[in-house]
Amino acid sequence: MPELPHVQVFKEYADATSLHKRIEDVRVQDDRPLDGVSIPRLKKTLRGRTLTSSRRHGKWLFLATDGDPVLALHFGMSGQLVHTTDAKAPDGTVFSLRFVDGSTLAMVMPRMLGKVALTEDVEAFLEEREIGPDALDVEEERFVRRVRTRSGMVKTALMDQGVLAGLGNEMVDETLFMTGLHPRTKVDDLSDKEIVAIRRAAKEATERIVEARARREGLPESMLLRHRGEKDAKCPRCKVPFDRIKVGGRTTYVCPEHQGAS
DNA sequence: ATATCTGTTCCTCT
DNA sequence: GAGAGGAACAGATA
Repeated sequence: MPELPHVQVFKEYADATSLHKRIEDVRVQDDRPLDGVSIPRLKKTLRGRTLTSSRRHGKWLFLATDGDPVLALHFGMSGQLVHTTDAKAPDGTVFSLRFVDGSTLAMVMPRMLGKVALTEDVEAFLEEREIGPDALDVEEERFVRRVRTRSGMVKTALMDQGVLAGLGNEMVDETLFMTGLHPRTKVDDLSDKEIVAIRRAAKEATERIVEARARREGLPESMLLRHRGEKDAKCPRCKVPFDRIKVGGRTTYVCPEHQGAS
């Protein structure tokens, strides 16, 4: 799941379940996602600390404690946070934090494609990794300017985390569906007005997804995402089957009726 | 057994 | 150099 809205849900989940709790024990079940941090250092950094705040930027979630380095999490293709009232960690857990109240927060990521890192400086971290401004936290004019740093297909530009952070395959399909634009449209062929509409659509889609707590069944019928993955998915607006094409190497849903031609 | 999948990075070709 | 496509990473699921 993890695109911007999902990570936003994880952030709110972490805040609700784990903020202001002292970490009694840290366990690392699988060290493959650890990026530039050893198991001992991760444990030393977190044990005895209290989670004080969280911040999302794009698809990254940063968890700060009352100690020094900040924990940086990327959920890859399959990651999520799971809080339990006992000490058991689910299958596919990367690491888990046991709090003094006996509850556990686990990063569960079966496919292990995400990242666990530490950083002293979140801004520097984002810069090093060439992560652009958060897609929802950037003002209109800059959003347009960022998209215009690319001249190829609009879907590729929007999925590029260096252009804008947070939009992935599904979010981009949803925003282009909402704005009636074909994913293969060249950025140079878009008006500023159309790019602004994409920004508004991304905000709206995110709100709906967060409201649904990232559950597909909780989404309005009118959204593409509600139908994505169904066998004979039809455009809820035009009632015609979606085209499934490849754009930027990713499966892309397009309504042949209202999303024009490329 | 084969194909697909919400992300990212690296490689090749144009 | 920029853009596009493919492969690889890993594991679950159809």
